[in-house]
Amino acid sequence: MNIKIGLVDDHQLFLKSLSSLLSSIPGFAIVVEATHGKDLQQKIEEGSPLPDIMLIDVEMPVMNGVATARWLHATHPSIRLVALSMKDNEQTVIDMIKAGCCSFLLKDTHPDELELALHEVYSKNYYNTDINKVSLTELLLNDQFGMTSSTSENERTFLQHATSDLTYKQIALLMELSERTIDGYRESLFSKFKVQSRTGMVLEGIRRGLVKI
Amino acid sequence: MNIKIGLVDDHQLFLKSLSSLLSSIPGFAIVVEATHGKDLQQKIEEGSPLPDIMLIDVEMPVMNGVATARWLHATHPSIRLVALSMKDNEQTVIDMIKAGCCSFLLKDTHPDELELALHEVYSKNYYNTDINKVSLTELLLNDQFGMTSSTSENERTFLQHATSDLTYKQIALLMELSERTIDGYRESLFSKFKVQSRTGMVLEGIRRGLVKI
DNA sequence: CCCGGAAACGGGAAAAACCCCGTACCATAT
DNA sequence: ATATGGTACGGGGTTTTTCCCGTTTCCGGG
Repeated sequence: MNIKIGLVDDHQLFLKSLSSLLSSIPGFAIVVEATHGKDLQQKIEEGSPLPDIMLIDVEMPVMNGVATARWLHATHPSIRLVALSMKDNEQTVIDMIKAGCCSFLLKDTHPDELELALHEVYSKNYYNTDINKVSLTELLLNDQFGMTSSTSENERTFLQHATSDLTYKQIALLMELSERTIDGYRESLFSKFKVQSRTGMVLEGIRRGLVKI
Repeated sequence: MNIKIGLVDDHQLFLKSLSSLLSSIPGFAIVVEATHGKDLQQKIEEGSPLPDIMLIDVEMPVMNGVATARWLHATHPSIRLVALSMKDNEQTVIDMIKAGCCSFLLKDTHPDELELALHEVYSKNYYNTDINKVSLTELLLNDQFGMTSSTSENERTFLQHATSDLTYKQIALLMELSERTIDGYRESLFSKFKVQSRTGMVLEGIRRGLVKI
């Protein structure tokens, strides 16, 4: 009996390539492919076959990896989720694990390791690479003590505007808010991100995937 | 006779997957794979078979896409070069085209388009997607009027340090230079990037791939 | 040898960013 | 009804950034 695999990745070329690669390995069968979370939702609601393991890209438009993982974990808890990402940013790892993923793999891992990971996940329900094996529990511990501070809608739109060459005054005009209010968002994000400069804030926003550049 | 393809991409999974995908299409044969420019140089100097078309990822460690394309174009001008990238940032497109690439494809293009592109490049020596077809000549024209202003070694290390939460004073201490000198680098990059804030400078540095985050 | 252009450096002023102090409003909980 | 917490806002002060005005040093070309 083949292990049924599902793929979600916005990069068509990667999606189809990985599909081709996995199909060529005996013991695996691709049963569903999607380019983002909403696409996957639709396909599954239309009666697409359910996989044993779903490989989920973290960075996606429309509906990102975290939201997709959360939805899948809630509606189809029997499917094992594996996160796939370019960068191994701490917060992203935490978010995906918390969203229900039992493994986190980088896109530059060797195919052999992916194969191993899929088998482990299928039989043991988890798989950690050497890289984050040590720090993973530590990360989750840190996370308990309020490391995850969610950002508000307003803070995120401010952050998006701040990720530019504009001054705060110009941003205040754009958002039709007082400069003081803007300053409040800035201060709030500074403490949440543990930074003390606009540059640091913007970079952290990029790392957490809260803004697009 | 199969079209011989070479691949350079730092993401092992993507590299192997794409290799698998292309191998499965009749008419194509993968003759060389590498994870970055230096790796490719080594393999070719050790007598690896030369491809007809080389697919080059833009974002890579050790030796990036631009440097790799330039080197290949200089040493093996008969190989057609095709750039592969996640983002279609204007400057990157210009740089890759100037480095000798005859096509620029996004990683989320459909495999069918990749196949078409490879055939076109093989027979006609060029291929443009609909997206950048219109603007490409325009981009190259703009570029002639001094849009490309190269950055110095010192400016790039300063830029890397500026891509952080540090103040200029701290950067001056780090680089063991006067604050005024740092200010000179800043001013120089501001005019080259056409920005008026540190945030804008850092973002442009990221867009041009001059710094890693 | 002198000259021009670049890179490193310096002083100082204006603007922006940063960081305190506070008030007012509004919804919700006790 | 009063308390609490979150959001929008304001005054005003310090630090950092930005942008002027320069000088010195070095280095290759006429």
